[in-house]
Amino acid sequence: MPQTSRAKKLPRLDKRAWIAAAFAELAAHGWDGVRVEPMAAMLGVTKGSFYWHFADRDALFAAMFIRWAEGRVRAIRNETVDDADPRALLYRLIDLYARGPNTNGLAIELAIRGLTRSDSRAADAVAMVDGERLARVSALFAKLGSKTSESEAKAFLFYAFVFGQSLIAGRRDASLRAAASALIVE
Amino acid sequence: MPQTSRAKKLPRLDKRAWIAAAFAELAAHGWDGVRVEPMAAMLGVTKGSFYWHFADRDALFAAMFIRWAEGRVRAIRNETVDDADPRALLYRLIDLYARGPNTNGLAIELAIRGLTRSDSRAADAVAMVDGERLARVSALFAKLGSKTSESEAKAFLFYAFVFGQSLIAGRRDASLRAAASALIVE
DNA sequence: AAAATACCATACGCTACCGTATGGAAAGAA
DNA sequence: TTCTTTCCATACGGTAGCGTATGGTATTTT
Repeated sequence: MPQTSRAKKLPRLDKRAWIAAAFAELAAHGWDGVRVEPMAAMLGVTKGSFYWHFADRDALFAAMFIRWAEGRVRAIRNETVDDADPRALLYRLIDLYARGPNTNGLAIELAIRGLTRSDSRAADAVAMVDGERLARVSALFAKLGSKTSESEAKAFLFYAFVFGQSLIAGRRDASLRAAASALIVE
Repeated sequence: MPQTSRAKKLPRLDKRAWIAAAFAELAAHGWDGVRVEPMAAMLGVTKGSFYWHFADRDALFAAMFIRWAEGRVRAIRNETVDDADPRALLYRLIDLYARGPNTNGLAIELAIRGLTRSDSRAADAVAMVDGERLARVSALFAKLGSKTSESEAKAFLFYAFVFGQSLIAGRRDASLRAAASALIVE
C-alpha cells in the first residue's frame, strides 16, 4: 500500500505549503525553476497533491503574486508604524532590504518585477506594493522636512537604490552602502 | 533539394547573428527563453547551423557574457570621453540608461546580473563592466568637487538608481526621474 | 578544376515535465 | 457507523527541446 506511507507519517499539505515551496524555488532558480514534479518530490508527495490544490502552474503563479503583495504591504505597514525617529526608520528599512535574511526576499522581489511587462497580474501586485511603499517612505521624508515633490523623489530614489544596489558587483562593505544611504536620507 | 532553398536566398550566418538573436530572446523572455530551435526558425535556418558554431547552449551563454561585457565597457569609455561638463555628462548617462532605445539593454543587463550568483562567468563579466563604470562615473563626480570616498558613494548610488528605477511601478514621468537624478548629481 | 573548409539540413533518440483521468485513503460531518 | 469531502498516488499521453550523427552543398583555397 504505497499510498499510506506518507499520509501515515506527515500531515496533509495545504495551499500554503505549496506556495512556500514555489517561492523557495523561485528565489533559487527563477520562474522556470518553479516546477511541479521536482517540488512534489521535495515536499514528499506526488503531483496529485498539487493538482488538487491548483488547476495548473499558472494558478499557482497567480496565488504567489497575491500572497507576495499582501505580505509586502503588511510588512511595510508594520515597519512604519513605529513612532521612532523617521531618519532611524529609513536607515532601518534600508538595512532590512539590503542585508540580513532578505537574500531570498530580494531575489523573489526581482523575479516578480521582471514579469510586470508580460503579466498584468504581476504588474498589479507590484503596483499595489509600490504604491504603499512609496507613500509610506515619502511620508517619512516629509516628516524630515522635505516638501511633497521632494519627498516623492526621495522615496523613488530610496526604492530604486534598494533594488539596484544588490545588482552591483564589487565591494559590498557596509561603509559604501552606508555612505550611499546617507546621500539619500540626509 | 530543400537544402539549397535558404543558401540560395540569404548569406550565411556567423556567430554574431546567433548571439544577436539570443540577446533579443533574452531581453524578451529571460534565459530560459533562449532556445535553439525557436531561434533557428526565426533566423530561417535549422539547428545544424547553431551546432556548427557552438558546442551547446552553454557555449552560447559564455559567448554572450563576453560580448556583452566588451560592449558595455566600450560604451562607457565612448560615453565618457567627451570633454563636456561632467554634470551634463552624468545626466546624459542616466538618460541613456533610463529611457530611449535601452529597454532591451536594461532587460539584458538585469538578466545577466541575475545570474551572477550561480554562474561565475556572468559574475566575471559583471565585475569587469561595473569596475569600469564605477571608476568612470566616480571620476566625473570628483571633477564636480567631491572627495574620493564621496565620489565612490555617489557612483554606487548612481548605478543602483539606474538599475533600480526601471523596476518601480507607477508614475514614470520624466519629472520624477529628473528630480531623483538631481538628488544624486547636484 | 580539384581539394579543403565552412556551413547547414535532417533524422534520430532521449527526457523532463506538463496536464488529465482514475481510483484509493484519510479526515470530517451526520 | 455511514456518508461526504478533502487530499493524494499513479498511470497515461503528449511534446518541446536538447544534443548527436550523418550527409549535402556553398565557398574558399590550392
